[in-house]
Amino acid sequence: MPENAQQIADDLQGRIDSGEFPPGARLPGEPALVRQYGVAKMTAGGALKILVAEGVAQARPGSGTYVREFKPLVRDAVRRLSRSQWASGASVWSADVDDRPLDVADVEVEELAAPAWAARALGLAEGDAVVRRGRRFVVDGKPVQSAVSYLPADLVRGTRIAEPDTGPGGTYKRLEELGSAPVSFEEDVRARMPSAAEAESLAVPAGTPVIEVYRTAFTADGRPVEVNRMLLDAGSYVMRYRFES
Amino acid sequence: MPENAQQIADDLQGRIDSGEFPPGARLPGEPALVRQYGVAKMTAGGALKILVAEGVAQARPGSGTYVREFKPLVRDAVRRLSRSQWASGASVWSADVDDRPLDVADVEVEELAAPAWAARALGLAEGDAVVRRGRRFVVDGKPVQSAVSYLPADLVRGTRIAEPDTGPGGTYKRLEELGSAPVSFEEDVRARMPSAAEAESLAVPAGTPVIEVYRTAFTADGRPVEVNRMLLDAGSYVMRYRFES
DNA sequence: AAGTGGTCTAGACCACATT
DNA sequence: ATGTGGTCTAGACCACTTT
Repeated sequence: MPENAQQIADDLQGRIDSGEFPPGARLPGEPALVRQYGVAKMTAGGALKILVAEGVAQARPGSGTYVREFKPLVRDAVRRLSRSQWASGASVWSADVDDRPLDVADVEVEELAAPAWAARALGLAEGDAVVRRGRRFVVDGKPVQSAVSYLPADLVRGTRIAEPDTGPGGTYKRLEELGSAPVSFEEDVRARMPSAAEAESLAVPAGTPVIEVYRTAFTADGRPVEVNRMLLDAGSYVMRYRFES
Repeated sequence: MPENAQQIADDLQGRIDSGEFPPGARLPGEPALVRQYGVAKMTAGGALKILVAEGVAQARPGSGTYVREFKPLVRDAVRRLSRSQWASGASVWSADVDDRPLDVADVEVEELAAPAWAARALGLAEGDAVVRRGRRFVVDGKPVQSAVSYLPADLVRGTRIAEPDTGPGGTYKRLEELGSAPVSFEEDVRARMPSAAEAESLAVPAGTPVIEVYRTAFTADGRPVEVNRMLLDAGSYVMRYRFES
């Protein structure tokens, strides 16, 4: 008989895995667990909190604690390669992976001194002038991604890249017109738990990590022209990469 | 004056950011927080627990709670492309990113019925026979990655791929000898919190997500020959991808 | 021996959702 | 009005590390 929060959480996890509580189902509440397992309310709450912290369940105050499901957006970083040669195997994800439209919001542009990591990626000295472009992406009214990119101010000052609306084709098309077309990319991907502020800005439920992507864009002669730091809700995204050899 | 666990955690976070507590430093203990902020021991402990859950700090029972640092291994998925054309920009990570050697441990091989996701990725019917190869990777005695790969049993049964030691060049060299050389790859990357069992097997501290990678390997004619599910400690790894166009 | 984090009880109050 | 999760107090015991 489970007697502490972890054991009760394990027990509930087993009942979830067995199908007793399918995705979306409401788990037994704190009073029910107090009765069933004979523990204090804080302990029962602790068991539910473990499942929430693992991303298995989501608490809805005033209503209950519910089993979560994972229906990711697939972010295909190498979208340009022809799909035909990869077509034979289906995705590992179950069929109902979404392809909902992304909306852009809150575009911010400013010129400032480069932070250390951006200077490093762009091959500049710390404090050199850069143009910073910030934006957020929204799906179904829910923010799922925020992005900040830095470009050398010497390169883009006075162009449309330094304005909120970069015009048709976006930043990369403008860079091409400047003779600095980005042709190769490097992405560094890590995952971590969000700070309280980040969790709020992405509206991620507790127990959801964020994915942090640093993408550096290079010209044909290997010059870095942009570094882009993206923060994604790991509960909403799967990152897809393809490569050869 | 901070009065609840979240506010105390925010206050401590600010003192960490200000440099008062650098990486590795010991944070004020529960009794100290009880004195300083005038709250109960459980509330003080709750504040430290918030920082631990965010991956900012790590508790060492009997000793104290310490500020964590991030020194990742870089996993370069596209190692084969020439480095020269990417060389200009340095990494966004601070200089002391590690390149320690990986050790392999606990190799397991068996033949069984394909689980649903592996069958989907390999273009098989659910329950078709596959060979499963499991292994774990250790760095400095600490497990940082576990991997399970599945291959169609019809293809590899009776070969060294179905044995623990695959011989020089490994699985991919053997596949090449079978006329099924993998030449293109697709990786799906997601992040989530580990289950209690996964946290133990990877020895990840609380507040550390795991990165789950599904890599499918294709032959030149687009036939999937292997799907590999990797589980990585997100506190130990950065994933690096490069691509063109 | 003293100090640390970890966890539990029992009771309380709150804001909120549902009925 | 009732039930829900969220959080706090005050006190207790435990296993562990450090001195």
